[in-house]
Amino acid sequence: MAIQKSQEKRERILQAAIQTFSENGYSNATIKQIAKEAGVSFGTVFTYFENKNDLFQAAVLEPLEEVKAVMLDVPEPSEQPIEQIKMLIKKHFQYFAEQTTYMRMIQYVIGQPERFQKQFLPLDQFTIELRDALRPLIVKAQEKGEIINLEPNDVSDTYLAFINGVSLTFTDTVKNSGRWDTFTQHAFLLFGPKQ
Amino acid sequence: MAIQKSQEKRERILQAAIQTFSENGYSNATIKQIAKEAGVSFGTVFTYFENKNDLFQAAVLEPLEEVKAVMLDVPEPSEQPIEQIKMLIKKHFQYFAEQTTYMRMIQYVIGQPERFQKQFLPLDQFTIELRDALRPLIVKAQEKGEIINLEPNDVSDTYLAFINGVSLTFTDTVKNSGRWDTFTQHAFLLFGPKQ
DNA sequence: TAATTATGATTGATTAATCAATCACTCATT
DNA sequence: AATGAGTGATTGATTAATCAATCATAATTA
Repeated sequence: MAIQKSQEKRERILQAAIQTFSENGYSNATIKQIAKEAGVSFGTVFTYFENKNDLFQAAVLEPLEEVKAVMLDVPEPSEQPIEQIKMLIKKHFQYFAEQTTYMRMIQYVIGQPERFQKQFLPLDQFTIELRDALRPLIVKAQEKGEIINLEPNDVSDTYLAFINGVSLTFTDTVKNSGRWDTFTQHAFLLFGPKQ
Repeated sequence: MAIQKSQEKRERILQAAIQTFSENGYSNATIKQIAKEAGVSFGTVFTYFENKNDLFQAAVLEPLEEVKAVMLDVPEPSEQPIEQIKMLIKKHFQYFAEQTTYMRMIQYVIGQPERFQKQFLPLDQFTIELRDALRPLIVKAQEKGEIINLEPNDVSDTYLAFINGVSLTFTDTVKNSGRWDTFTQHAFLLFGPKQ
């Protein structure tokens, strides 16, 4: 037997791709640059990924599973749904604050849905999944009269839009670090708390 | 003297550029494509813009003046600041609903601030200007006890983030047309109304 | 005619993908 | 344990395609 393809090397290339695509977009990112960042030769990239487009596809979709796991991990409604919603928002924002590079790339794809249709569709599907995940908690809080009666799908959609907007608008500069707590509090307002 | 370079032709090229950059990003947009869309020859593009980067610069910055005019046109606080805020939000969202193509390109630039630094800085500056424009209205509503006492800068920033997020996340599909009214209502929640 | 604008072929630079040569590792054989 | 043949990963030069920018020429206008 000869040398095996190294999973660790594949992962290095993938992370380098996420970083490079995130900073430069698809067309302006070069395989040469990704290879350099990953510490492998130009040719080796093509040992692990068939072509540039496949690498991009993997860079967008593979980390999405973890994002889904975190975002869609919503607890069963308790008798304190407000507290549950607040904790959930906190968890979401904490996670996104750690994933700014990947999020950039996601926003890049969402911004060019026709061009990146193959990558966009699974991301768009996520909108529906988040609606279904959040609905019970929102309905419970509404039934208890703790938040106003907004359409749960609208709450979910605008919450997701807010997350995207915040991480698009405020993750570029260092001066925005430390504002995540504020963003968390404002995000809660989108659920329509009574005060 | 022959006729002056036609201002109308320049505008056609600029609009074609906005459309093409918005759909394809900078590197994947070609002058050939922009020329075709504008109904001029390849070479003519270079009669009106020195090079591709200048065309991009113009496509991003020239329409920004109008955007600023609309967004920063905030009335003096009256004794019904809540109503003023609601009207303002409505105006903003109505405007953005008409400018989805341009907004796409703006979000593309914001997503790659290092790469497009020259275009990004004026956009970033806009964040500050919006803060200053909104502050009096927010403070007035807070003084009247009609909204909760959030930091006005945070309200302005999260509001802008929300606009960006909504127009990023929900302007791609036809199925989202007609939701602008909903988004307007949810945007108001970010100002912290008491209910 | 003279001046300006329009055109698209040409040029040179860039880059994804290919590929032949090399290298590193495994394992069968002794 | 030592050897070496087989396998496939690694490398970077080469190829072929794309595209921005230039430029010689044509068309247009006053």
